[in-house]
Parts: sequence; structure tokens; C-alpha cells
Amino acid sequence: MQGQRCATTRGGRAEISSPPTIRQVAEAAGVSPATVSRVLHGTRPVHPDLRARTLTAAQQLNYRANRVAQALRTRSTGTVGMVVPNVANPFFPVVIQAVENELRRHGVHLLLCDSGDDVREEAELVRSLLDHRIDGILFSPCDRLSSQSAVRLAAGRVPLVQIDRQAVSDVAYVGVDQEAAMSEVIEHLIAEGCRRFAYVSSTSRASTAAERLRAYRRAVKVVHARSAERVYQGTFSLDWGRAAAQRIVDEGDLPDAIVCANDSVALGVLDVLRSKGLRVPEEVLLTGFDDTELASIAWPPLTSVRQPLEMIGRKGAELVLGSGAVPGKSVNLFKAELKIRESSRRRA
Amino acid sequence: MQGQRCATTRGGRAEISSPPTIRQVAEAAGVSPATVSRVLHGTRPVHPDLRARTLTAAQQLNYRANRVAQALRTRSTGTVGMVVPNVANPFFPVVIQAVENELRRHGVHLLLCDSGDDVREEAELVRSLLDHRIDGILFSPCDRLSSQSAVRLAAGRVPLVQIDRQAVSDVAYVGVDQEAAMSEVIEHLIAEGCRRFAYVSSTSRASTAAERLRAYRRAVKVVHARSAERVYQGTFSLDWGRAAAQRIVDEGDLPDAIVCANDSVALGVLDVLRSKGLRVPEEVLLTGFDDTELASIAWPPLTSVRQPLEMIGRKGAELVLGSGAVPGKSVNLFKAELKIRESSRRRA
DNA sequence: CCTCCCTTGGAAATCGTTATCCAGGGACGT
DNA sequence: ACGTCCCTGGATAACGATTTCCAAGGGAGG
Repeated sequence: MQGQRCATTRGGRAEISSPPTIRQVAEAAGVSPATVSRVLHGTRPVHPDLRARTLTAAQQLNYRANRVAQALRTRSTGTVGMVVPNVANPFFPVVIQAVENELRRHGVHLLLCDSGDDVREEAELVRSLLDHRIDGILFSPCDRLSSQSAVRLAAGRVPLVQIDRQAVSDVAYVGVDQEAAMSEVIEHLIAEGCRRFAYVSSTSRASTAAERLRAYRRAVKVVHARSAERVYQGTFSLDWGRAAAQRIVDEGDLPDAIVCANDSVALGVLDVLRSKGLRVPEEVLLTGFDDTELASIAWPPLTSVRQPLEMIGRKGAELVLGSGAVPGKSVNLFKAELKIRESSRRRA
Repeated sequence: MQGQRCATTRGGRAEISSPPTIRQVAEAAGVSPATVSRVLHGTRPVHPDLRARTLTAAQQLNYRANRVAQALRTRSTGTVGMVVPNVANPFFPVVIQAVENELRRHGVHLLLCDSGDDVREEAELVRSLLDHRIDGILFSPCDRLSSQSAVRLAAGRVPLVQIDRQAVSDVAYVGVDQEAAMSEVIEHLIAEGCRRFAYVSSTSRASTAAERLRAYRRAVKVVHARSAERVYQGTFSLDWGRAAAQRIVDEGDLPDAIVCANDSVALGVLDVLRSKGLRVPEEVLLTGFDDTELASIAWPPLTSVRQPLEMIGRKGAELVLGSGAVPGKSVNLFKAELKIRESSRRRA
């Protein structure tokens, strides 16, 4: 685990060769380390001759500054941390990619951590990131309540942006307006003639899940009070979708539409409906959420909600870098887009 | 971007409050910093009294060592870098997750980078990671030829493991035997009665793509020489799958089976076939690769190749940490598993 | 021509740790 | 009783950069 390597030398003996330090560059150029630093950063004017000499020396030695030493001195590591509940959730990779791109434009790296949807692990990760003296944190808290202390702890030390999910209301946040999106889904279904609904979701304690559920309840109550209570909670997986659909069918009371909090769940539901000979959308309408690749490729194509993931990631990165300004009240809500496809179009 | 924060003080004036240093702990405990370090690391025995005092002092001040300073002194950052061509490719998140888990068990962090399948960017990322003095690199080189120099550069400085894709043969590698997997696909299709094939792949210069193509050619040549040349190369996307299928259909010479290098591509193909009224598997058999969630949920379910992603990630992390030992020849090839589903089962 | 200021280079302090080195004291053997 | 060795604690020197601070030199203005 040493940052050194053995280079072959003519003596026939191997010799340790570390990357050159600023001091070696200085000696090679016949100047002081301070001058080298100034030349390389343009911090202060340097005589053209010395400047040229250090520049060629640096180039010849292939000098690159040790960022660890730099970080210790300047108190800035050029790294921001990101904590997400589950990298394998197709939602996040796209956001991560956008974050990384934006950060890279500023020469900043991303330290990625997966909390595995575990609050304890999450807290440990945050502390560890702080130990590493990262310059900021992008945080997607897995639990809107239990994650609060971790968010506060970190936000007190470095610029922090909550991304997608929010645990603390007076810390910067960027995400989409879940309630508006879910309301739009229900309104669409009502317009298609649906009155009786069921909602398949997860037991996730994420803020987004809570918001979607709230919006579902509020929206369906208007047309059919009892539907507001018809909620099935498991995990965000195909299998749970299958299990939930099984229960819905077994109950012998098929709703007009099954609303899902996630595409995977919706496709699990679809799978079971199909195997039971229940046709979508002829006998029951179906909607997903997130508009992953799954949605457009399903048969029938699945109505879903597309979130502007790239924008979320980019904005999150911008905020965490821009820092300082208005740390309290920066909340960026984007609008999601309802993608209506066959699975929710009444044909009859 | 400062690691400091303002804490409220009774003076009514804000005051800088940095996390406590080892020196402050030492003062609070009435010992020297060296002793604190020794107590905290158990490097050398310390008198029980002093030991107890420093321990309580550390606890009271909530002391956590500054990893940047530690890294500078010990030349080990407790961080390994990972460079992948595209985080949004569903293949990688699972691997990343496994890597992260394994690293975490050793208290090591992951610095994730997305090269965007660009060799220049990739090289820049690697140099930047080295500047950060990461303890090792997990590298999925995007180009089996042009990425070689970057791999060599990095491997000369830190433990490096190529993951999934290989550019340099005498640097550690962990992945699956692509040729065996693709051969198995073709053999299965031949057993189902197929003789004439088409291959839809990407122009990717990744080693894996090359290996799959080679295996395809070798295997189909046995039953129908001309099929070996029937290769369509684009990108790993739904849209390219659609475009390729369109061309195959337009050519008016439908093969017995369409073999795809990727699930997304296969589903694009499937989409167009369906819209043309061509039924799978009745009129043409279809296979994918990677066995993503897409494969099992498609209609008909898609035959695909499942790679042991968790094992790859775990083994990669183990290797990069274990380092040192046999740096040259550690090649870990796992076996993929052919998942046969409806899309490639001859029913007639 | 002198003085003052401003420019520029280098020496040295600093960031927060860990590791080396040294000194003092107790134990043990002779 | 004395010498030697070990054991432990602290002072101190790195690690590799940046950034004061200081001094010398040159230019401008009186």
C-alpha cells in the first residue's frame, strides 16, 4: 500500500523512486520551493527567467503536486463525498454521472458511498467522510427521520446538499416535486375513468416515498375514500410487485387502476396480472414511477414519471461547490414529466 | 470550501471552531501527542493511567484523527480509486456495490470515476487519482488498445486490478470468460436447430466486446460460414437495437437467431420485431447478454448470460487490497451462467 | 542624490499526524 | 551495590505542499 515503486536502475539493484517533490523541482531549477509554487499557481509574479527555468524543470521531472500535502496545507481536498442508499437502484447512476461531470468541470473528485439503506452505516459513512476532510457532501438520506442527525452533523462542518431525498428542511435540497408528480398520475387515471385504486409501494422511510404516498392518498380520496387506505408496502423489487399483485388478485376486488411507486414494482405486478390472464389496460390500468429503461420496453409500455435526473445531479453539484451563499433556504424543486403509455390508456 | 465552521459563542461574535487536533487531546489529557497516537493505535504499550486519561479526553473532545494528515505521514490514504466507462450501464452499479462492501470491511473508501468511454478522459482521471495518492486502482479500461498506457502508468505506481475489461495481459485481472459464455449461447441456439445467425453488437473497443465477437464468429462458422460476417455494430442502446433490427428486416433475409451482445440492444431488436409482426421465438430466436432486470421482465422473457457481478467486485477489491503478492500473473476468470428463457426456445 | 516604497526571491513556519530518538527510571543479574 | 538493559514517555523531525515574513534591490519622486 505504499505510493512508491521500484524502478530498474543501471546498478543492477532496484531502487526506490517516489514521484518528484516540489523541492526536487526547485533544486533542478535552482530556485526555492516557494518560487516553484508561485510559478505553478500564478499566485505572485515571478521573474520570466526563473519562471521559465522552473517550468522546464517541472516538465522534465514530470512533476505533479501531491494533493494530500496540498490538502493538509490548504484545507481543501478537491473531493466531495456522496452518500446514496443504493447504487444499484437505476435512479442513482444517472444522477451520479451528472454529478461527476459537473464536479470534474471544476477539477473536483467524487467519493462515492453506498449506505445500503442502513441508517447506522450511513452515519458512520458521513463521519468517515468528514475525517477525510471532503469539501462537501451530497447526501441522499435513507430515512427522513433517523437520518436527520447525520445530516445536521455533516451540514455543520461542510457544505451539504440533500439530493433526491430530504431529511432536514433548512438544509439545501434538490429534487423533484413528488407530490405534484403523483397527483398528476392520479388525475390522469381519473380522467381515464378510474375511480377505485390500489397503491403498491415500499416500506422505505425515504422522504420521497412518504411524499408520493401522501399525494396518492390526497388525490384518490376525492373520488373514492376507501382507495386511500388500499396501500401495499414491501420493497422496491420485482418480487414484491409480484407478491402484492397476488394479494390484490386474491382479495377478489380488482381496482380500476394499480398505482406503483416504482417501475420495478409495476413490472412485477404486470407479470402476475399477465399470468392470471388479466389484461392491461383493458381490465386494469397500471402506472410506474421513475421512467427507467424498463418502462418503455415493457409490454404493454408502462406509463411512468420521468424525473430530470441529469438536472438534479448537475444542480446538486453546483450547489455543493457554490456553497457559502444562502446555506439555509436553497431548495430546488424540479418538475417531473408524466409519460403516458399504453398501460394507462383506456381503450374501451 | 473550508473545513471549518462558525459556531455560536457567548460573545455574540461568531468564532471559528475546527475539529479538535491530537495536540488538543494531548493537552486535555496532560500527555504528549505521541502518547495519544500510541494509545489510539496500540502501537506501543502505555501506562494504564495515561491510557485512561487520553481515552476519556479523546472521547470528551469527540476526537477523530485527520485522515489527510495521517495520509501525508503514513503514505496511505485509505482510499482506492475505481475507473469505469459508464456508471449508468447497469452492469457496473452491482459491481461497484460489491467492491464498496468489501473495501468497507477493511475501512477503505472508494473514489469513483466515470471515464465516459473516452480514452483521453480516462488517462486524465488516472493521473488525477495518482495525485490523490490513492492506495490502489480498480480499472475497467474502455479501450483494449489505447488504454494500455494508462494501465501501465498506474500499475507502476500502485496496486492495480483490471476489472471486467482487460487491456494489459500481465497486470492483475478479474472478469468472466466471455468466449466460453458466448460459445455456450451459440451452442444452445444450434441445439435448438438454428443455423443462420446475425450478431448485433456495439463498436465498443472494450476487450469484452472483442472477445464476445470472436467467440460468436468461431462458433457460428462451424454451421454456416456466412453468418460469421453478419455483424451489426452500433452502440449499447435500445435505439441501436431498433435500428439494427430494422436493417436486418429490410435486408429481407431473416436469420434463424439474432444474437445480441447486450440486453438493451436485444430489447430494442425485440421491439422492432414485434412491431413488424415477427414473433419471437416462433419466427426468430433472440438472445441478450448480462441478464439485467430487463431480461427477465421482457415479453417473451429474454435468454441472457448472467455474470457473477458480486463475485467479480468482491474479488477485485480483495486483490487490490491484498496487493503485493504475485502482481504479475493473477488472472481471475469466473464462469458465466446461461439463463435460457422463452426467447430462445424453439416450440415448433 | 537621498529616501521611501514597492517588487520579488528565499527562509521558515505551518497544516496534523506518526515515527525516530533520547533520556530517565526501575528491574535484574552479578 | 553497581552496571546494564529494557521499558516507557516526551521532544522532535519528518511527510510535501503553501504562505507568511523578511530582506535586498530597483525605481520613482522630492
